[in-house]
Amino acid sequence: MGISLKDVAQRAGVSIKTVSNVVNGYRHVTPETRQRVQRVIDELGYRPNLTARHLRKGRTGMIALAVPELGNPYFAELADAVIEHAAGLDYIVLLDHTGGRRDQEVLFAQGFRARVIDGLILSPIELENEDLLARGSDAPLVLLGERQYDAPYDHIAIDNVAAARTAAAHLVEIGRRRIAFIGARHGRARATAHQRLRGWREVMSETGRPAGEDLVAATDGYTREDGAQAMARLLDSGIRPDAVFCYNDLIAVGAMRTLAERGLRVPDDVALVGFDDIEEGRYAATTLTTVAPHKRAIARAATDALLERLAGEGEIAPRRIQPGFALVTRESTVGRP
Amino acid sequence: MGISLKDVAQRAGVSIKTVSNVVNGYRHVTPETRQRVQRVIDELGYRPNLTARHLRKGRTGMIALAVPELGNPYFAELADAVIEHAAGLDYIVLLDHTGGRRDQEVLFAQGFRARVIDGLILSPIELENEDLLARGSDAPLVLLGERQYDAPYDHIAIDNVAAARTAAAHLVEIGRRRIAFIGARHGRARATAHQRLRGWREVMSETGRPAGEDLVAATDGYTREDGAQAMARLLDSGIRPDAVFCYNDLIAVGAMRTLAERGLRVPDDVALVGFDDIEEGRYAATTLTTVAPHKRAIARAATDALLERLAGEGEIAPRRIQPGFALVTRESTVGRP
DNA sequence: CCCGAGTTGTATAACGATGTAAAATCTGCC
DNA sequence: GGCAGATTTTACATCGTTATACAACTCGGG
Repeated sequence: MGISLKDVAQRAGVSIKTVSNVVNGYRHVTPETRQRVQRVIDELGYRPNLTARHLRKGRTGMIALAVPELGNPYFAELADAVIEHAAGLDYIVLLDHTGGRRDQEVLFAQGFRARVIDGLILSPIELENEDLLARGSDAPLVLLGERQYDAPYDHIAIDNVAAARTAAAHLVEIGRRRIAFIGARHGRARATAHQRLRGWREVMSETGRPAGEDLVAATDGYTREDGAQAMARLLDSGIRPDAVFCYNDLIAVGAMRTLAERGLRVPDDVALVGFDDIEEGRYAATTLTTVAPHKRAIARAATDALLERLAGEGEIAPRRIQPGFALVTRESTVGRP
Repeated sequence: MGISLKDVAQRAGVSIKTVSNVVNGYRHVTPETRQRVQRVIDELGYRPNLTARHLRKGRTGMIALAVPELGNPYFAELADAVIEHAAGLDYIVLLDHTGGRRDQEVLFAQGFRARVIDGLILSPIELENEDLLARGSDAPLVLLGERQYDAPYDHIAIDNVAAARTAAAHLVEIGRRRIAFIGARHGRARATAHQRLRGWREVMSETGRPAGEDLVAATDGYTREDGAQAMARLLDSGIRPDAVFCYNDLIAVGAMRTLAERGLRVPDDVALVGFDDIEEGRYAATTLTTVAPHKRAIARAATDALLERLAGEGEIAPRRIQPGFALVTRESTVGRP
């Protein structure tokens, strides 16, 4: 098939290893030898066979990034950032999606593709702590996102309670009183949404706002459709919130759509805050106020943490890294200037 | 590191090759031998080392999909579909983005990662015909998307002229007279946008609508931002179209945003048609009429064409495959029911 | 002129799998 | 029992690379 070290070696009249040395920039090679070999390399257009290199080295130079959905712009944008950053460090990123289903997440954590990748960045939704503890694979794993686990793995996530508090506080600040929450998750104490819900609850109670269960809408997933349906249910049940804090921007977009259908104005009748700062929110007919996690910082932290573990011989204690976030106020809360 | 055939062979008291035979389902193995080996495999949790297998076989079992931007939902959704379909055929998909820059596209076409992947599905934007003809790599290549080339590669694309005609005809049908086009591309006869522009021109002239250059807005890229700016330029130049056909949904979303800012109503003042049928358009405050290419069919056709070439010994003549499309009418042209 | 230290280059053995060809074993039948 | 013919199993080479260990060469100093 391709041109191998052997071909180059033969043509240049040196041993295979010498060519390898030139390719790898090994020090002890005479300038003339190096030049001669290099010329042949260029002539033949030699390119190292990564498969063979990886077999020999026991590393593949690939890491996987498994997110719930690529269709969710937040993850697409995050993936972009990870790919970019990893490429700069000579790592290839294999992108995968779990559909947010536990069985898929377990599969990845267990080491699906273990022999193809050196390590994994996983953004779980349904994964349980026990799944992590029962992990068979010993490939480095970095967890991404809001869920909390008691397992010895690096974990990158912004402070979700604080972020949710910021969002809720903003709604209080602009004078809203009946503030709903969309995107809760039934019966999962560790679930992603839990912390954002907690931040909301704290602010509600601190500022004397109602925080009853009737103001909390659970969803199956985190899509626009889920948001639209939840908003509709909320309104149908007779609750008339004057603001909604949504688990993420997609849900907020869905909620906004339902409000438009019902003839309710944003923010005049109902103010909206989302989470993620996806580009879509910046171009909605009513632009979306949102909590913006520092995606680039998250991507960098996750990649660096993983590669550090790949490189590091000694054991490193599992770390918890909290990148920053910022509240971006737009029309869905403060109206058009 | 891991468990190899050798370990299993030793433990089971057979040769390495026999274990390999069991793993690969080779026929001539005694049921008892097979069972004994299988038990040891399960016991030790053996999993084949794909890197080694690939080295030996000369194939990696991976294909790459290179799209302009993962942040563009159309490509994210398409990628989802390709990954899904390829997984069913035991192929792993490596996702990449070119940024729509010619140098990047050339890099991929030339065989960047050639030794890592068996074949490539490329969705080019700026790539020129000469780049393809000068291609060094001999790895199978399938082209995706609207650009047309005279090069011997499979090409998957819907009939863009026909699709554009459908969209334009729809705007005519609802009685619009000054129909603008946003998303043209300066000075590139082969450019992606060219065919959609042509379809628009044809319908305009056939129905006696103006089709002057003042109604055509060029953009640098295909983002929401590009759409917003182009719409603003159009309005600022004194043109007051009563409809706009946008190169894609993202541009349409941007245009819609500008219209909202200027206090113009959709579709009453200006009707809008996009292209791609991204989910975002279904949840905009005013839902977006759009041309919906059959993404799943495209993904399947591209993957199948590539894998067929990978499997096929004999030469196959380059094919041009045209998946279907459909016009989806929503509020941005027909208003709310 | 020889010796040790340092530099440069090579032969060979892995990495973990599969393909080939030959060896070992099992049939059935005379 | 022995032999042809089929079946089952094995030993060994191989894919393209890097690591190891050693051979060859250079150089300065005694």
